Amino acid sequence: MSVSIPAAQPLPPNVMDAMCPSRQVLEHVTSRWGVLVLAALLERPYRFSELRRFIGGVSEKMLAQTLQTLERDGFVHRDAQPVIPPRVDYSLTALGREAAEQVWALARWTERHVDDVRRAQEVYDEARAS
Amino acid sequence: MSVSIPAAQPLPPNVMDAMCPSRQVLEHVTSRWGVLVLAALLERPYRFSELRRFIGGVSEKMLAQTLQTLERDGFVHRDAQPVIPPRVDYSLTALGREAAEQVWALARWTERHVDDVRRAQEVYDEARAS
DNA sequence: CGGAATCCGTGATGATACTG
DNA sequence: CAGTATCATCACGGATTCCG
Repeated sequence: MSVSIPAAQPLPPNVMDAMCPSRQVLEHVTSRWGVLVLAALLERPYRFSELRRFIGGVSEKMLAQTLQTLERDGFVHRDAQPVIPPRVDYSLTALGREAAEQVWALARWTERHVDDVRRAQEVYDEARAS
Repeated sequence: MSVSIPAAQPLPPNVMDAMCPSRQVLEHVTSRWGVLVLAALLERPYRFSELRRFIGGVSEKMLAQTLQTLERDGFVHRDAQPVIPPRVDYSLTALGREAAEQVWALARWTERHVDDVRRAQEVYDEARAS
């Protein structure tokens, strides 16, 4: 005799994701590797392995996944040349360039103020070293 | 006889985190709830539960955690009044306001272009529905 | 070279219950 | 009201292997 289990509705983990599609896009461009990919491509087009070396510390899987997401969103153009060995170039679309500039502006802002933040953190931490 | 295993160095999960402190700050302000908290506080100060209702879908734990992180970074000011029942108001610092404006600019950009992205995604998905 | 597929650990996230 | 503590989960990210 099996017990009838109501099976909690899988549904979206939280409501915002469904309500706010721009949230996903925001998470794509501000994702761990998304920021760095966009920043790199803002400079010039890159090949896959070139990008991997440039960014440093990213696994093949995550780089491929990040690039696919950004390509699907229409931010990155993928140019796969049918040669051997394979050669694939990635570059920004017009839309991607706009996004990259926004993200890059935010990234530069944080870089400029990282010292302010560090000091604030020290004050905060010391105040509760009680 | 046990085999001597070199034991892969635990070390930092990836190099960028250690190399680039601004990455952490960037992740704080662009985190799932960080963006929404900063956006809300850009409008006006909020109390805890008020903020929770306004944002919607955020657990107490995550909201508290997000606010603490942002406070530690010097973006958010926490004003706890010693009354009963407790009343705590959150507002932006000068630094936080700058950060919030940057983040909000990025958020607005994605909102404006979310339709472009949606169309790009449809094209992408259809092209490989092979 | 540029991936795709698989397995797997763990840290982030959320639900619940409790506290001052 | 404004949290903290505890526990369960699950998606993110890494390592490895295989393919065209």
